[in-house]
Amino acid sequence: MAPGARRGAAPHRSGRRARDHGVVLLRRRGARRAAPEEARGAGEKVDAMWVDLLAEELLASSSGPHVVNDSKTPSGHVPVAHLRGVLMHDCVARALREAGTDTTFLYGFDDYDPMDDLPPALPHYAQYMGMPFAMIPSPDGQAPSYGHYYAAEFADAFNHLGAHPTIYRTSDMYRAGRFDDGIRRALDQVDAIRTIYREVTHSKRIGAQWWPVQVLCERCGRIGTTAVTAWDGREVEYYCAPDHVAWAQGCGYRGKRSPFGGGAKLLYRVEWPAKWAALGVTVEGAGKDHMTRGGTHDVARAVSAQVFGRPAPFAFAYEFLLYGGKKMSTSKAVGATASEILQVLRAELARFLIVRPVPRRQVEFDPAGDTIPNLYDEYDRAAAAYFGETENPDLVRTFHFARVESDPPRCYRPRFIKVVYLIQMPAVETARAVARDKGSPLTDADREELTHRMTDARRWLATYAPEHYKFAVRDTVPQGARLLTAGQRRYLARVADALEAGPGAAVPVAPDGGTPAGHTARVPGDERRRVAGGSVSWTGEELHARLHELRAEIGLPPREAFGAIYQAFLGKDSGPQAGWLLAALDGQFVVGRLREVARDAA
RNA sequence: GGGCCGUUAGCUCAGCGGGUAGAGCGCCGGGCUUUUAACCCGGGCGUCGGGGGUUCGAGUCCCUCACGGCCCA
Repeated sequence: MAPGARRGAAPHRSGRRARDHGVVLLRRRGARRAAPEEARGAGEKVDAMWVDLLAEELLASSSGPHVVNDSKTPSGHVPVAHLRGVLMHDCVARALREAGTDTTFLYGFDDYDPMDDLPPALPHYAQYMGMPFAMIPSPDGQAPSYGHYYAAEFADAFNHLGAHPTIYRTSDMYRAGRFDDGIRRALDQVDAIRTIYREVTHSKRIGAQWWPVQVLCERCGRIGTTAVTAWDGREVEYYCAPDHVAWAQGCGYRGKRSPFGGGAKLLYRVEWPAKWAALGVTVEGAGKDHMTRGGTHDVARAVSAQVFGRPAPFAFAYEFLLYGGKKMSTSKAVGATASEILQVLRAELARFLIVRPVPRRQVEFDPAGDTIPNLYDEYDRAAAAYFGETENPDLVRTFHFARVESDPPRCYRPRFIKVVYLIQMPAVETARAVARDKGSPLTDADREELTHRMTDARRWLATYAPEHYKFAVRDTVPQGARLLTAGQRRYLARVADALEAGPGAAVPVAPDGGTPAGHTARVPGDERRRVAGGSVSWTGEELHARLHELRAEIGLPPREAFGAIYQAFLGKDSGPQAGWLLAALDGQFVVGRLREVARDAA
């Protein structure tokens, strides 16, 4: 197949279907202009990230300038799922700018929408049901409005993830008259809109009493409860009905007012295309909830073309981001909010998580299990590709768009899971161990990165880490310790003896003949710990050496010897390096525990 | 009722211009004669969900069924 077919320009070729249902879902139904049939060089590998493919197709349909838009109603804490939309638009905007195209990136908060769902945490807000979010008091009493409050919270989250669109509010647009033209057209052409609604949505409820605007009641301030009864070209007559909607009660007022300058708002499916026209939007994707056949986008597109005389912007659909895994998603009412993901993942990883998958792919993020260590590994792999340490063009682009701001500093990236182990190892200085792995001293950038990872590791251990990643010294003798062999118990008894005798008997540990990282170079004297009766102290290194000596003396294999120690203290067969572990614990406790376990033998 | 997505190695997934399957992790084995989860080396024949079809040849295109997820109504 010719390379050009990949651009969706060759309907009868086999590659078309996969293309259409791939990166640009619904592309075919949107702008229909066929992309030019540009042949690529023969043999050129077409291996691109979704952002590049999307931007390429977009630029083929229009070279710009472009206005990228996305929006959300600030009805409360914004679920984390909506970050995907923001970040996808951000990636597209970035790609356009990098291609040299004049690009504006907008994000709108639809705060002229009425509150139609009572926030569970704010039962006393029942009085505001039906009013625009822009006119409802902020829950914190500080922000200008309820809408402002939650918009700011969400904007803060996506700003942290590197998306910095120009923010606007529909309440400002309505009041400034920027929807006046759209409102006038919608009212004048109400018949055409009714027809579109009936044909596209197959709704039978659209009759002659149906109007595409909601009027702001002059008496009670509600906008979700009113019904238009007439339009004379200048003013609308309306009725604030007590029973128009189930979720709010109108005050019963009948009035007549101008729908302009904030006097009325367009219904969502008409407001959307009106917004496209008012802002000159050329690119706007949407979640699949809007992109379903006969859904919001279909109506908006038809209205845009037939009523506003304007083709719909370049559209793309994306799947959802599910947070918390399948089990938790059933109770979607309590899904995580956008700001919460930043409490689980640092911005770089959160953005990487969201930006990496192709739009059509549903993403389930369950922070439990190995998810976070795996995510870190994949992030590191992408970083390695990006910095030229490995070869993988696709990952290079993925990392490129996953960058929160500009290039992160080049630095050593210790594996996350190893950092998790290191910070749990008492008496081992993590930075030193990491430097040893790196093979050279840590740079400032290395240290900064390590600090991030240590913070994440501690957070992970405290929250989502599975038990088997944790080292926890048991308060009482673990069950497994009762199954130790006589040889293992004898070994533990000798370890206790040695601890009480002190490190004096310990032989020098540094092996002859230059191991690259000499022991003496990384064991400072200040790591000594008080052990057994408080008269003497061991370093982890010394104790570890002694443990091996003792093990060798009685001919016990390492597996059995160390296994005994881990069972005695951790209840597991394995653990951190035993010498450091024991050296970090209280000496009397250690000796006591060793004796207790050893005694069970006899 | 309609729509979208998914079903490939134990896990998470890549592979989708068709030509007899890959990565990371895990796991197993070995080495490092101071470790079992450090570090190094080695190890992947899995009915590519089932069934049809197109093709010389199909995870890879078409049809269909099943299961899972999500969305709309």
